[in-house]
Amino acid sequence: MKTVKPNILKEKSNSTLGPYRCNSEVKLTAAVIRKFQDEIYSFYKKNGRDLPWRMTSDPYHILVSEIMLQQTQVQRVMEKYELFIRIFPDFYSLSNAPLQKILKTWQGMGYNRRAIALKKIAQKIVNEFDGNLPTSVETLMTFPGIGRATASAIAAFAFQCTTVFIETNIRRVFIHYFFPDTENVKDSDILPLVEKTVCTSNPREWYYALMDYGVMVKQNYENPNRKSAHYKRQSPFEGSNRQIRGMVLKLLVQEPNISARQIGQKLNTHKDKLEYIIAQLVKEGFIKKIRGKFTVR
DNA sequence: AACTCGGGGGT
DNA sequence: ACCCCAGAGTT
Repeated sequence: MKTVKPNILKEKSNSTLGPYRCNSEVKLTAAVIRKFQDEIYSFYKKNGRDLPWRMTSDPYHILVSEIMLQQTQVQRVMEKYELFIRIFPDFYSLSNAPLQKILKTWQGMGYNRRAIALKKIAQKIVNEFDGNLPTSVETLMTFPGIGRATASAIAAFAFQCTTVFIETNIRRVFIHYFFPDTENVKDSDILPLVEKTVCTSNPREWYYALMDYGVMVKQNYENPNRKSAHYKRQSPFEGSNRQIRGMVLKLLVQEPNISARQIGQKLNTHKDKLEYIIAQLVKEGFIKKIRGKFTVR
């Protein structure tokens, strides 16, 4: 039987372990699991982050934070989270808020369709769930903008459900710890390990700890996620379509009733590309065209 | 499976 | 310049 020796902090991966090429080769003994958990938890006790959305058990607050945190660094979410829940304190107020106001509050977060998703979620909660966020992962995944990872995180953080999921911090921890010398690690290789090591007595704290450990790994090692089979580098943002798209939306959030020509003049962008972007924004529900002019609604 | 979607700060 | 961020939805 193979045993797993963890990497010690600040120590390079040890080749005596040998790579775990195949999922079935990874045998987690009770001792290995306990040692892994101890490592994660002891780090967490000393270095755990006191984040605003960890100070609450309000499902609405936790939902807002999880949507915001999708592909968005903690530091930037910190700036917007408190403002957002102050302006939109609950599902009801968010469901009734004009999209323009929501997008204005969202400005700077990026991935603006998340703001639309949040409003749709709030409306669905009010209209179909009597104002209460459902607790099961499967039901949560039926909401727009909530996939497997976000649904699982919400269930764990808001309701203490023992969920099993992978996001970028978790992926980094498991590759770093259990696949130190393996390339092309698939999430399907990692997921069973997540399941076997999850602390069922307090999944909320466990995943907090796991994610904080992942941040530490990012700071002290070459990003292990580059060894993920899913790793893909992003295309440049400067000069990209979505940079223009972001500028168009920002402009329309600030002032309503602008024609395509006016937008083109202000942003100095080519007509055909601009029309495509505007058409997409209309299609996705950001803006509406009224008598030749566009307005966020 | 491969794209697209934001914007910013770190290095 | 390059990196990548508590991913999801569409093609």
